[in-house]
Amino acid sequence: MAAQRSANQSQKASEAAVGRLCLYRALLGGLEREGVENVYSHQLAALAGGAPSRVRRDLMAVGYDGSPARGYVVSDLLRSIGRFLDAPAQEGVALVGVGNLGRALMAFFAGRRPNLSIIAAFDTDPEKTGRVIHGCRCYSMDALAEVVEENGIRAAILSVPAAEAQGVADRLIRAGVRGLLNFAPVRLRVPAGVFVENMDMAVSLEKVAYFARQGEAEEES
Amino acid sequence: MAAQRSANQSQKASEAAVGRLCLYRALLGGLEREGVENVYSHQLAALAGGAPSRVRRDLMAVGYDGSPARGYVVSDLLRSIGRFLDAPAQEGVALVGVGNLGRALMAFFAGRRPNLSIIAAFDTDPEKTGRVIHGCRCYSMDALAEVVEENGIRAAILSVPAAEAQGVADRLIRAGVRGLLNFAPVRLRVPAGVFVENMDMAVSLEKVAYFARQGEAEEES
DNA sequence: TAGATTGTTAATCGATTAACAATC
DNA sequence: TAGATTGTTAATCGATTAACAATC
Repeated sequence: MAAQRSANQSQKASEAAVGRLCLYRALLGGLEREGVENVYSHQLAALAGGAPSRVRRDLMAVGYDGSPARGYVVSDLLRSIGRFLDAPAQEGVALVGVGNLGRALMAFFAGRRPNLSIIAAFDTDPEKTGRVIHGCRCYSMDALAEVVEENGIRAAILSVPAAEAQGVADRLIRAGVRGLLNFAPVRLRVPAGVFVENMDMAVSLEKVAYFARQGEAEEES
Repeated sequence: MAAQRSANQSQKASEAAVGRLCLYRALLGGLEREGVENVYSHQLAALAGGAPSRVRRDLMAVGYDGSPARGYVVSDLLRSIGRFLDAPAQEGVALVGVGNLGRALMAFFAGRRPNLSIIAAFDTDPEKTGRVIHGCRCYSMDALAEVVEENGIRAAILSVPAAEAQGVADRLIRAGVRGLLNFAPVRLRVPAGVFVENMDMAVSLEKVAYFARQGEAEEES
């Protein structure tokens, strides 16, 4: 999935670096559950797939220093990454499009991260509005601006058909949303300051098929 | 979503370039439906987000030459990209894990690309096996190796819980699969020659939330 | 101490973009 | 012709990695 970024933005951390920090957090969470207390850059690099020096560089960015003797203390490092990545308070996410995929996403994210969870879903279908699905209230599209503004929602998931994606994105942005996770197979046009991460499943499957064929061709040669 | 690649592979086209070609194809398909016959590199670049010279470089790779007078002929270019990206014959894809997400993916991919479609689904739940879901037969996990081998399946989608992903990946690879689209939030260990594209939705949502906050901070400053 | 790892800088690598002669 | 675009090379840019003194 490729991500779009509007011009004229100078982020402190690059998009790739933020992605890696999220991955490190997930890996460190696993280590913590296994009872591992310390970790060295080369161990984390092996798990994440990369060079130890890149891990050290990434971790420097979050402001937590390891020591040559003990490497990094897992619990402290997790806290530091959290301070860097997470909002100070709880953050609500909106989801638009309660179809098959939308409901699957609601199930996937339910209870995963209390500080970053879907707190409102929207759909045009009156059959779906008013219901509570996977612990999340489903509203009519008419309520979008109001609910987004009242809850200070800044991030949204788009699981609507391709034809509707741009219109819905425009409405979300007008209501204050500044980050979109887009599952619709279209490139959204967004103003500067709005971040779009495209989860283009069709493109990804084509890539997998292409490289699967390449891997096979190499084996035969 | 980050992708893993096993070492010692010298692909002709980089992963990013293949992703862009898939995107160009989608955009060109849209143009063709609108009745557009010719397109210039700067037009495609504007739609895809990038520089015209990169588009020209990418298109050179597929072996179709444009002309200074007419740019690229949309229909011919689509054919050339197809020849480059697609398999000569129809390709079947397997999907493992017929949960909420798995069924949503089956619905999403159903009828989208006749030459690259999910032709077999697998699940441990006996309630699901034997059924036909979105036009696709659902098999028991016991039948995995047999069905994959008989149909020459080389690409698979993993929509199983994180804990089961590695085991399922191992089985798929043993049966001949060389490309995986992985929705489970884990990094898979795969041998050289096997391509993994990770659709890490949890990581992506965290990225969106992070950059949404950054975009907002910039507006205030 | 000896050995391994750290933070950090310098070197490397690859990808992106700018530039330009050739072309229509 | 004049003007815009092409294929293609050279220059630029950024990210990754290698290296090393400092540290435990």
